[in-house]
Amino acid sequence: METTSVTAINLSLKKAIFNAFKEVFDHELSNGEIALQPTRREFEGSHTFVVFPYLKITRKSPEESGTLLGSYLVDNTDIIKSFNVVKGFLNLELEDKLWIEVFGQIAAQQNYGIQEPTGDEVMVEYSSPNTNKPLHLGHLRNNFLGYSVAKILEARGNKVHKVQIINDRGIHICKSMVAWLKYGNGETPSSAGIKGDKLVGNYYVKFDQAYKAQIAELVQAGHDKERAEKNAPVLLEAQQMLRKWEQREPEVYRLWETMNGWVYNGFEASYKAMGVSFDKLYYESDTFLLGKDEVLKGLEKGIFYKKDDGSVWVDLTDEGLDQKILLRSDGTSVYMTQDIGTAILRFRDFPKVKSQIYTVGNEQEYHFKVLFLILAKLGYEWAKSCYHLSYGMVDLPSGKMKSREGTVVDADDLMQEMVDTAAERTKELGKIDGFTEEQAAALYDVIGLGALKYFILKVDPRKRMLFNPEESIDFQGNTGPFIQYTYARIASILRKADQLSITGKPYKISALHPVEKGVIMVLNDFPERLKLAAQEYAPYIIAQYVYDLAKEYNRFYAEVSIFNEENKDALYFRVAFSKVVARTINTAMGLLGIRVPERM
RNA sequence: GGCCCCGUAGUUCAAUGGAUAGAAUAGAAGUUUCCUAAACUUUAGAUACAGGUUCGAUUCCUGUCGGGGCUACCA
Repeated sequence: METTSVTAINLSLKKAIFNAFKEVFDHELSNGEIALQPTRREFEGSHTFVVFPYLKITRKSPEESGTLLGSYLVDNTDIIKSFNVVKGFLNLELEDKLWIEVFGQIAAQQNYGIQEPTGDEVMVEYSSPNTNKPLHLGHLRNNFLGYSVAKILEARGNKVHKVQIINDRGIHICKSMVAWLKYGNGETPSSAGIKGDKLVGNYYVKFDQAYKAQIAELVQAGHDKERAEKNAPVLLEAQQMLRKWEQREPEVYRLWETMNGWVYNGFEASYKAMGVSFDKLYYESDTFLLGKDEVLKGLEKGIFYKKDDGSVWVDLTDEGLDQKILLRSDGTSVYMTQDIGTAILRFRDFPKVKSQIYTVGNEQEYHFKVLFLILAKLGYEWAKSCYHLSYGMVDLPSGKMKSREGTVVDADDLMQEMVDTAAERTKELGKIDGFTEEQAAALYDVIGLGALKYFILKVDPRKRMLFNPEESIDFQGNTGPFIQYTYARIASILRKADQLSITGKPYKISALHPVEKGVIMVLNDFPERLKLAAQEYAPYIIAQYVYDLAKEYNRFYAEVSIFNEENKDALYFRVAFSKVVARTINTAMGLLGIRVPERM
């Protein structure tokens, strides 16, 4: 159940301000005209009302207007203890009993901030790699982002279908197949002792090398470069293999299945390490024919048109875009054709899905704009609700990752490196006394991946971000391990409290410590931030929240000492308080796909 | 050429049109008889440039300069 306490307070405050305007200035404000914001730390109070926009109504100075409103609120409501006015900012301080009530409500909720199912269904697509190369740093951003967005939407009460489209057909896999037949000598992942995706990726590179060498030869023999690029023998072989594949020639088809199988096994291991999962997989080889049918139907209806050479196009110049090809002159399908088929198939599979979210890099913004327009032209109502969750590239200090220059950061290697670093740091700090080997290994995993996930998710997805592999990711400051550490610290307090048989009873507090209030104000913000994050499909809003909470709590921890404190009320309160913070950190980190350890 | 995104402390990131632009990290100075020092406290440091809109602009508009992306019968 979603908490209503914070919303309830906001509502009654707004209502009180509405009444104040009516009584003091004889003016009825319209709905939505009253906006409250959190008071900045350096001022007294928790809620701030900005009076500048209303000066035309009050016809008094900002200070005078604020003071009149503040006095009315204190005198005529029982929720506001005091107020202060700084320039045009009216800061309101709530009654302590309100905070205590809010705290009690939060404490009573198992999953603070998480909403009951609404019955809505959404689909989130992420990952969707090509099957010719292993996963790299960019895919990590994609997977972490997609998985987290799915969790956030789930927390908002949606039933979420996590899916991906696997680009299993096309010229790229044929290239790897050609190279494997030429140079492979029957090598398999187990015989070579490497992951299947890595093995297939190696042959893709070998193909490229052979291709380049042949082009160079042809150019030296006097051909012009363009023709050499089109007529290099290995390329022709790959193209022939694609045709054979489309005709389902058994030998080619079997090799295709085998090599794709290797890749899938490799990917599966990577996904497991990442901690992400999917509910349903779509394969391009299953959807491209449906896409082709739909394009031909659209052609019949006159939505698309055919050029003299037989290729099929859509004209989007009226929408301010270009013309876009949908079927090649030889009748084969392109990327767009497949995506049309996939989208339609998905809505057939899940008719209750309201909206489909595509987690794909921002270099494909144009592609998705076109895709959604085409789907709308084909008459699909749901096209309007499709959303491209676009994210920026991950740059290296040297610039963009380029496979040609060998600057690609491999996903598996990076994750392993993070776990190794976590192990090193933990051992240095001497924190694993009493751990079994398995427990220690599990802890390194949680910390290393937590650091990596948080590092990536704390950045606004729309922006490109920089990753410097040289400086290994920090474990201090605004990082995943800092938040995990806070959780482990709380868990330690609760163990101690358990020993001393101290249970949490939050209602005995008559006045709140300023630091405690700071933590409660952050706690209170959770439902609002979660709502915002769901709207913007932005995990970084949750990341900011949970960091704020951990930071406030650590300050609290440093300032307040309790276990040698005589005051039993404070003791009870501290324990109850810690439980609530722990629960919230757990929930928020879960939304980011990050686990929290009981000890570290 | 056309379209789109981005320029914030040395560095990596924040800031529904609101107060003195926040954090972290790197730098300087401190804090362990105590429930976890992977912590806490103090300190110095930034909105690319020029206009405009208004009570108020990092945010909205225009232009300049810088960085990136898209604009394939590739996927």
